[in-house]
Amino acid sequence: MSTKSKRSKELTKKQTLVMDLLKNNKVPLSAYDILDKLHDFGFRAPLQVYRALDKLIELGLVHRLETLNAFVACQHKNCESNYKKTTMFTICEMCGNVHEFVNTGLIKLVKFLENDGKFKTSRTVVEFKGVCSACTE
Amino acid sequence: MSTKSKRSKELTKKQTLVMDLLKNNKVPLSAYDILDKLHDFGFRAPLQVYRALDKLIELGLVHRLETLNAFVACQHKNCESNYKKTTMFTICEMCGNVHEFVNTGLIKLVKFLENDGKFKTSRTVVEFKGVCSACTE
DNA sequence: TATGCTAGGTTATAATATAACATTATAAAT
DNA sequence: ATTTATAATGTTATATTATAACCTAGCATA
Repeated sequence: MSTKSKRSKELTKKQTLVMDLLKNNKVPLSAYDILDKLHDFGFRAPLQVYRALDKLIELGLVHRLETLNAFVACQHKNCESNYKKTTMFTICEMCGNVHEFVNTGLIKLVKFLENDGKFKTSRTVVEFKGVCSACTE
Repeated sequence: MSTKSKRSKELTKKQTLVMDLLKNNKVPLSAYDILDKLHDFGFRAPLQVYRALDKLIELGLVHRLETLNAFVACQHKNCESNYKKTTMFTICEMCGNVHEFVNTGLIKLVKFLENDGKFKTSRTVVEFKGVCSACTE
């Protein structure tokens, strides 16, 4: 048990480097953006980045934006909760900023589909592309 | 006017080939799947496929599934309507089948964000990954 | 010590998508 | 009929994103 809890709480050096980089960036970064920025910290190959990202995503600390092939730090405390599976994003196509939010309607819809025996959802991908309020003015 | 309506109704040969292929496939096809299958019909380079797909997507006849990097024929009459921008998908990770549907809650959410001045959505991407009822049994 | 598990290193390659530039087809306008 | 504008096509090369395969090291515990 000490092992497990240790593993789930403590990130490795490489994982921490990627996490900190994403936390310090408001806009999403691609895996290759990360590779470039962390080259001097020992990242030499894409796989090193993808492996760190896989772990961070599994922990709910990072989300992948499918429409951008890019990654952002979770904007909640953590998405360790079930929200990990039902979080939503607005993505501004002008400034690149991303806002993460939760919507109860989505959660209900997922539950409805499952209770109805129609579909058992393991992960939702919800991304709204458009223009944010700052860029509209 | 005859031009415009003609252009929006009549597909070119290449566009028709791609459209028919997608209509005859229940599961999504990648651009390179399409390239392979249509090689003998004159498709020699990826760009030829992507150009046909771009047009079909613009017309609302085809949708791109972001989590699969693949394409499916629209399952409505056509998504020429606004649904083109707010359609949703379940994607079975066992059998690969895809189901397209519309949800008024999503449409309301998009309108709410816009009326509230928060975000002007031009396109939504909503994909539920999981297991369909047929594969659960 | 042996075993198993997670992480890390490295090279090569697969899979997806676009840039750039030249040519052709089509329909509308003159 | 000729010009013009637009959309479509052809072709080569290249950019971007992601994974396979194989090997090594650290670390916890049976």
